[in-house]
Amino acid sequence: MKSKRQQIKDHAARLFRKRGYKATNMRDLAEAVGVKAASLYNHISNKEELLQELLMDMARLFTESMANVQASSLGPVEKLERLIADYVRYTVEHTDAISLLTGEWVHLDEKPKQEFLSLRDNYEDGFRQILNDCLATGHFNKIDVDIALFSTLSTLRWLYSWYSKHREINLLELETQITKMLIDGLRK
Amino acid sequence: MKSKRQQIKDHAARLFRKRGYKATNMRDLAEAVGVKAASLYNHISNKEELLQELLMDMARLFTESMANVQASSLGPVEKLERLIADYVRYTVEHTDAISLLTGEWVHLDEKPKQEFLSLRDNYEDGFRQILNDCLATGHFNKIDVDIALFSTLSTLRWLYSWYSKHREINLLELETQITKMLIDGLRK
DNA sequence: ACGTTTAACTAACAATCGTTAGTTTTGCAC
DNA sequence: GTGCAAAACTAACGATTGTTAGTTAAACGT
Repeated sequence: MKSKRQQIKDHAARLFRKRGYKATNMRDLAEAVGVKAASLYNHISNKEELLQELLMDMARLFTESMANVQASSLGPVEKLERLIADYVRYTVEHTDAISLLTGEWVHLDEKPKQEFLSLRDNYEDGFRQILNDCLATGHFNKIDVDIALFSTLSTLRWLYSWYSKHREINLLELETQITKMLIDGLRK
Repeated sequence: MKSKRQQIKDHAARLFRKRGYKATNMRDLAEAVGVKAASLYNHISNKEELLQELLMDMARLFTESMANVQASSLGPVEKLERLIADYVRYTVEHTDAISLLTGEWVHLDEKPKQEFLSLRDNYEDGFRQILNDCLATGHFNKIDVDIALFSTLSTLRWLYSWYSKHREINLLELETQITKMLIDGLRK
C-alpha cells in the first residue's frame, strides 16, 4: 500500500494538472486526500515541495533514460527509438506528473527551477547529439537538426494530452506508431 | 499609437506567459504599464477579461485561417501548407498571446472556456479533414490520421517556445523548414 | 478661460491563501 | 490496559489578492 505522502503527491499531480499549481489550494488538495488541510503538514513541509518533487521525480527518470541509452552500444537510430519508447512509457505510467513538465516549472523558486532546467537542458543536448548522429548516417532528409529536435520533442511533450483522450490504446502499439510517425515522417 | 487598452493587453500577455495567469497580479501588471493598479479598471472590467480576450483574439485568427483555406480551391497538400504557414506567421507576430493557448485556458470561467474549446475543436476537426485528404492521395505513408494530426499540431503549438530562442530566423525560412519537417518527415 | 469628460491617484474592503499553534484522537508496542 | 508516537482535528494568523469608493489631476472641445 502506498505511503500517505505518495497518496498526497498523486492527488497533487492530478489537481496541479487540472487547475494549475497556483490555482490549486491546500484545502482542495486535502479534501481530495480525505483529510483537513492542516493534516497535510504532518507529511509534507510545504506546497512547493510537492511541485518540486513531482517535477524532479520525472526529470530523474529522463536523466536515467538518457544515461542508459548513451551507455549502450546501439546504433544512433536504435538509440533514438529507445529514447522515444522510454518517453512513451513514462507518459503512460505517469500521465499527470508528466503533464506538469510542460508549464508548471515556472512556479518553482529560483534555485530548484535552475536545477530542473539544467536537467532538462542536459536531456535536450543528449537528444540533439543522437539526432545529429542519425542525420549523419545519410538515411535521413537533410534538415536542420535544431528544427528536427524541436519537432520531435514537441510531439513527445504533448503526448500526455493525446493519450488522455485515447487511454484504450496499447502501450506497444502507441510506441510503434509514435516512432514510425517521428522517424519515417509522412511522405513516402 | 496603440490604445491604452491594447497596451494593457500586450503587457498582460507578456506577464501571463512569464509567470502564468494566476501568479500575475494586477499590481505588477499596473507597474509594467506604468500606472497604479486601480487605474487599470478605467480601461478593463476585470482580470479574467484580459485572459479571455487574449485567447479569443488568437482563436478567431485560427478560425479565419481555417475558413479561408477551406473556402479555397487548393489541393489538400497545398491547403496543409497554407495552414502551417499561417500558424507560423501567427506565432511570429503574436508570440506571447500564442503561448497562452497551450495551458492558460484552464483558468477561464466555465462559459468562455467552453466557447474557447469549441473553437479549438472546430479547428482540429478542419485540420484532421485536410490531413485525411492528404493521406488519401497516396503520396504519404500509411499512418493513423489521429497520430499524424496530434504530432503536427504539437509541433506547431510548441513553435512559440522554439522561436523565442531563435528570433533571428527569417519568417519565410522558418515556414519552409517547418513545412518540410512536418510534411517530408525525417527519412528519405 | 471654462466646464466636462477621462483617467490618474489614495485608501481600503472582503475574500482567499499557505501555514502554524495547540489540542484531541488513533493505533500500535509492550 | 497503559504509554507513546503518529496523525488527525479546530482555530486562527498574517500576507496577498482582485476590486471598489471616493477624490484629484489631466486633457480636450468650445
